[in-house]
Amino acid sequence: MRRVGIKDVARLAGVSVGTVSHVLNRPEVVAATTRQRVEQAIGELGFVRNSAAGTLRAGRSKVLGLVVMDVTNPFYTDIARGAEDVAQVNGYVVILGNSDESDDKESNYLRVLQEQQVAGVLITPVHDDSTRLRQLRDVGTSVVLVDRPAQGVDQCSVAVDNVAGGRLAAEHLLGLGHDEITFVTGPAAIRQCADRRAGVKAALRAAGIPAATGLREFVVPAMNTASGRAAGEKLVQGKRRPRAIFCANDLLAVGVLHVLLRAGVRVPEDVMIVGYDDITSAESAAIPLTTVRQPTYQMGHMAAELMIAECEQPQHHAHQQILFQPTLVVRSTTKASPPR
Amino acid sequence: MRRVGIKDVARLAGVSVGTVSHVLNRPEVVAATTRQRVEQAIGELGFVRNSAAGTLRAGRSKVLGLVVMDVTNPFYTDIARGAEDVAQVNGYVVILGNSDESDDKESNYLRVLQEQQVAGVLITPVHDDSTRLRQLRDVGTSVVLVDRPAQGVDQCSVAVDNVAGGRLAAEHLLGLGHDEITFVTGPAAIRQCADRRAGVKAALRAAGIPAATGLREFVVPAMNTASGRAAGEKLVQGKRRPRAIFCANDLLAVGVLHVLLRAGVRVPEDVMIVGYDDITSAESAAIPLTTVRQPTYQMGHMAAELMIAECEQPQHHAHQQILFQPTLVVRSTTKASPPR
DNA sequence: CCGTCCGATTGAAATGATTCAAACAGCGAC
DNA sequence: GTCGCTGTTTGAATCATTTCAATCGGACGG
Repeated sequence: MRRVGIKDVARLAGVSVGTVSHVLNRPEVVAATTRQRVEQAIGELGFVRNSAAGTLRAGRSKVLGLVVMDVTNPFYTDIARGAEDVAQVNGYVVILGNSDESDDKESNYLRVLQEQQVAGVLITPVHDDSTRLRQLRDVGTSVVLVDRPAQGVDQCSVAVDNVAGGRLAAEHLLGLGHDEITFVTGPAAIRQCADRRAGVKAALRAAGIPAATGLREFVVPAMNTASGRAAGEKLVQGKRRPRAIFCANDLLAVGVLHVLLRAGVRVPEDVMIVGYDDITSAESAAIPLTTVRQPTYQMGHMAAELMIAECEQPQHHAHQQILFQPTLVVRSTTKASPPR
Repeated sequence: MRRVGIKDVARLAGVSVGTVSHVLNRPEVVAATTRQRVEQAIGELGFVRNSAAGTLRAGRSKVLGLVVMDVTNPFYTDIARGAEDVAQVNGYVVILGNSDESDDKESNYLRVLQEQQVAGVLITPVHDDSTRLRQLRDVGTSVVLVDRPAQGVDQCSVAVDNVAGGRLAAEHLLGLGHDEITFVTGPAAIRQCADRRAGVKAALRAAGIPAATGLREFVVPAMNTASGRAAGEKLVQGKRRPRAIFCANDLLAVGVLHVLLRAGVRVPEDVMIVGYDDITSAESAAIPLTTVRQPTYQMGHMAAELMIAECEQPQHHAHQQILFQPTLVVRSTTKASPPR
């Protein structure tokens, strides 16, 4: 029942604790025969190292913190998975935290992670400048921003170009002959919404259409299916029915789509719809949804890679601000569906 | 830049390190005035405790390990979220690991978690008896099985009754007048599939229908939408078209549904379909899917609660084997959809 | 044969919070 | 004035590993 420690291994193998430690950490410096003897002893006793002691001495653990808004959101789930995969092959382990868009929860997590002596933190911060986050970097913990472009050049970040994404969606609709786009979006305070909107305006400008006539906006309080339904009701009842709708995310789009179909509107013949995110249900929606896909897994992957590079090679590490490009996935809400 | 430790706080507050530690861990034993002085010093120096030291001394950290097959699967995502929420309010933190159904990855994770001196491990084991898992319990780490009923009474487990779930689905279809059910399922080696199948047979038996005529089975290699499509193709082409289909999970059901609709089959008028899991896209599928819902978040929640109870009150903790009951969610694939 | 050098091994210091027995201060009772 | 009690505070031992300077043993060159 008693924990077997490095000392027990040393005794059994007839060497000093220092040697056992060497076998564990720099096997190349210990003679092959002793190494074997030690490894045998480790196996016999079922020894597993106590990383707490190592962490205490080194001042940092092989743990990464990942703080996202909510893992339940597939966007973050994929990021988490990407980060975890990279961590795993590099011998790191990931502590996952949900901030639920609360500064308090976020701050609390950052404190706990600092207590844990994590090597680094991957985070989608709730707000751009967090005291706790700065403090964390001050004590030498690396931080990589996820889904947020870094302000300065003093840290790494991995984000997706939301302006380009909005532009992609708008250009697609404009290219199909529309000259007015109805943008169903969340509050402008949400950066993603604002950026995607900016993309739409850019596309309109490029097409020579003034925003005043080309952009109709419909702001909903939350970015979920229920809000989408509500928006759909209003749009159906409105006197001037839209022909081209771009929703700031797929959940909104699915909600809108349902209401329109139920009201007898034909999609895409009467109304075209473009979503954003390419969540799994986008493909299996009532009418497969045209949407903008973001390289989510890639983001988590890249973020963790940058982090680990920074941790392991701090001297020759240049901070990078990665900006991924989204892609348009054309399905049946913007073109005739295949004959049934 | 240098780490501020408990010593620095003690010096600034003019007390001993022991007192500072007391302020942190048992504030009630230290006089109010000294406590304030110490708290002030902590604030001024921005001190955060180094939990590695505590872990080293205590032999366990306030960290839980959570090992699931794949967080990307919404089933596990919800479990993770449930567990995380409970951990968070109890001052614990969760290390998340994906085993990808690989014994090696699982075993590797368990070793790393043991190295981290985790207080406990929540796990959906790939196989029922893992050496590493037993070893973990041998060294005194509590283990709670998730989505697996414990074999003995020597550990906690939280699972859902898959037999009941299968039965629920089958009874629903039988109650709608069918006397033959086509069960689209993964390999029988997957316990969930086998259990759900057993539920179907139980329902048939209860209805007095021999399994030989009442149960048609269709085994697919993987439990995803693509497999569902493949199954759908076969079913459509088959000479005797099924009238009632029960799919072992929603992804299969969505795949089958798409193919049927594309082939001009009317759902639910010609064919009824029941899925399993109630994934988010079930509701927004081409035709909202009737399915069996599992209390996933609840499972994670309960698992973490059991774990923490066991960790904090090991003396009066009785191991529990929780079996949650699934519920049937009736939507439009088994009854006439509302008029459009 | 002695000195030197090199690779292998050792032993002990260091890491930072916790905890517990012991010291201490203050106060009331006798 | 002393004893004892209570409520605070202290200081040192403890946890397991890492790391580095020191040591050891052997080989090789002079």
